[in-house]
Amino acid sequence: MAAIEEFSYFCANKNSWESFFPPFYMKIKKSFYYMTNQEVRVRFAPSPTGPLHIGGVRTALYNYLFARKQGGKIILRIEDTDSNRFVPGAEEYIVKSLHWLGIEFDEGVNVGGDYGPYRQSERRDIYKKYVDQLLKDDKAYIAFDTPQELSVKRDEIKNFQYDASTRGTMRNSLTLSAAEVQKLIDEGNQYVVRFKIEPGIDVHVQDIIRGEVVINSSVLDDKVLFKSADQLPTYHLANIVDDHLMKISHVIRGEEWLPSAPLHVLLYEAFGWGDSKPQFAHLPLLLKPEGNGKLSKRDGDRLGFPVFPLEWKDPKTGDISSGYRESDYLPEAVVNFLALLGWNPGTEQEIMSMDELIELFDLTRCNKSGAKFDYEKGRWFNHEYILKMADEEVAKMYQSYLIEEGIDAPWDKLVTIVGLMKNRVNFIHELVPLCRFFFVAPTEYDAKTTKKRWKENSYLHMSKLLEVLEGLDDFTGEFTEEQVRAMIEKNEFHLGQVMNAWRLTLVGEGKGPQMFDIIALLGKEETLNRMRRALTILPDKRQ
RNA sequence: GGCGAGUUCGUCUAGGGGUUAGGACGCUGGCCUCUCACGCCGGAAACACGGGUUCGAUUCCCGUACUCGCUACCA
Repeated sequence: MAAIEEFSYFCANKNSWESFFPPFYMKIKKSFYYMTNQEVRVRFAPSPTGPLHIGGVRTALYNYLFARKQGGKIILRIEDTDSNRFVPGAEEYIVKSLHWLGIEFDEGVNVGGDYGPYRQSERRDIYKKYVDQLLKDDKAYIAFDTPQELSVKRDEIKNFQYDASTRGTMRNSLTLSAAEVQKLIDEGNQYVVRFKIEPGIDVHVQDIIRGEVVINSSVLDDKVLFKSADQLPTYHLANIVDDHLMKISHVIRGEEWLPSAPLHVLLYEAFGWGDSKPQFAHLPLLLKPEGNGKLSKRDGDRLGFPVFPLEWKDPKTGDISSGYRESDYLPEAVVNFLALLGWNPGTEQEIMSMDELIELFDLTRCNKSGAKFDYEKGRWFNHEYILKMADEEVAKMYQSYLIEEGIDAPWDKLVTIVGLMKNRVNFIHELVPLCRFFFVAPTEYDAKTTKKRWKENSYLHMSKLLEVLEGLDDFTGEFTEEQVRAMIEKNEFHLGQVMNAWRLTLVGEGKGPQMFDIIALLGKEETLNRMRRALTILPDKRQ
């Protein structure tokens, strides 16, 4: 008998078996969390208070990767319960941004679905019903204290908190008679509904990323759940009701929500939904690249990189904030970069397509600590994606920049240029200045390069070279190179000296691809013109 | 102040009771080469601190420090 009790204790006590076979437990623990009878349904639930921050984008991405990996659904829900902070255009911005990044939703404000409406401002009646239920069950109460009164209270009493210890001294339905309450309401006084939190209870939150977090209910205040002024719930109520009604199985959100997770657990229990509450995963925050603190819009402005996916124009001030798209980032690169800020597949693979990310994604491999935003690495990712892209694809984007510059180039030439040059840029627009010499002859010659590469015998070299080239019809074949090399050998010229001086005449500086690639693209006429012109401008240094 | 979370190269991170602590970005030396890039081969660079537990701790525990988050009729 004693043995059986001991055994059942052993089984029930996590710590005992964890210490008994820790490695084994760790392996189990991971898959353990995903075990759920219900369909996987996650949501991304931003507030339309402005452009979607890059940290929010990452939250959306992780939700998306998790949903796809688990064969579940992802829902886009708009949490616009604060009418004061509503910003026109923000919702559209969010939808467009996520679409640009390839994050698509199965249900939501933009695509519909069976659990709508997906905009909280359109769900007033639903919330009202649940607020009333809480009131009826004595799990919540009505409070008349005005924001001004509360603020005075907070000034007077250090660490004032509206909770079990103070609610008896405030103006609410617990201290007022039913008749008085009704009278105040009838007279049109504004009120709020507060959640009646029982003190002294240890609330346990199981977090997929952080393990168990315990908070005592006494440190929680009686949160406002509903405001009579706009007949809307606050985040906490709306969030719990919607997650329940929309059958959300996993809540994946930023770490800033961790402190209120116990409150949410209590709310699920108050509604009697304790057994079907979702699993939580609180993601680490994205931090400033330098110094401390959360990444903000100002950091982007200060350090010169975007913190928003798309360009955003503030409807009030007209201020423009730059976006990744407008800064010439490829969405695949942004996704890849963001995915690795706080998560990694456990291998050394860093370049991953969306499909690979989905395949590899695992919430239990998310980090607990915040990640400083390493903008340089973002540039590198973009570079890698340019390299991965087909030349034709890059050429298309390059072409649109050229058209802006008034350069209309033959398609084949563009593709060839891209093939030659794309390995040296982080952004496609950088090809424009880098490759300008293919279209525009140099009007001046870089002083440093001239000094270094244009020597006493350069004039002679170029003259001889001109002779050879004049005798050739076409610069695209290997024959050209053979002839030039033969001439150099015959005259016992120094190959490097000839080539570098030649490059100066055609490019105007000391950079660029192989000379024979350049002349193949330039063509005979242009090549000879540039050389002849250079000979009239560059100094003849012969003694 | 209270509560919570976090802490491995400058940055993103792997790892985990015994390792030369691995990779990537950035920086840097070299090779390749007609230049510049790319590529390849190298280099510098890290377990916050103090106690425990242990034969042994960067890894486990406790404390301290620091950082972040929350502490609204914002989300």
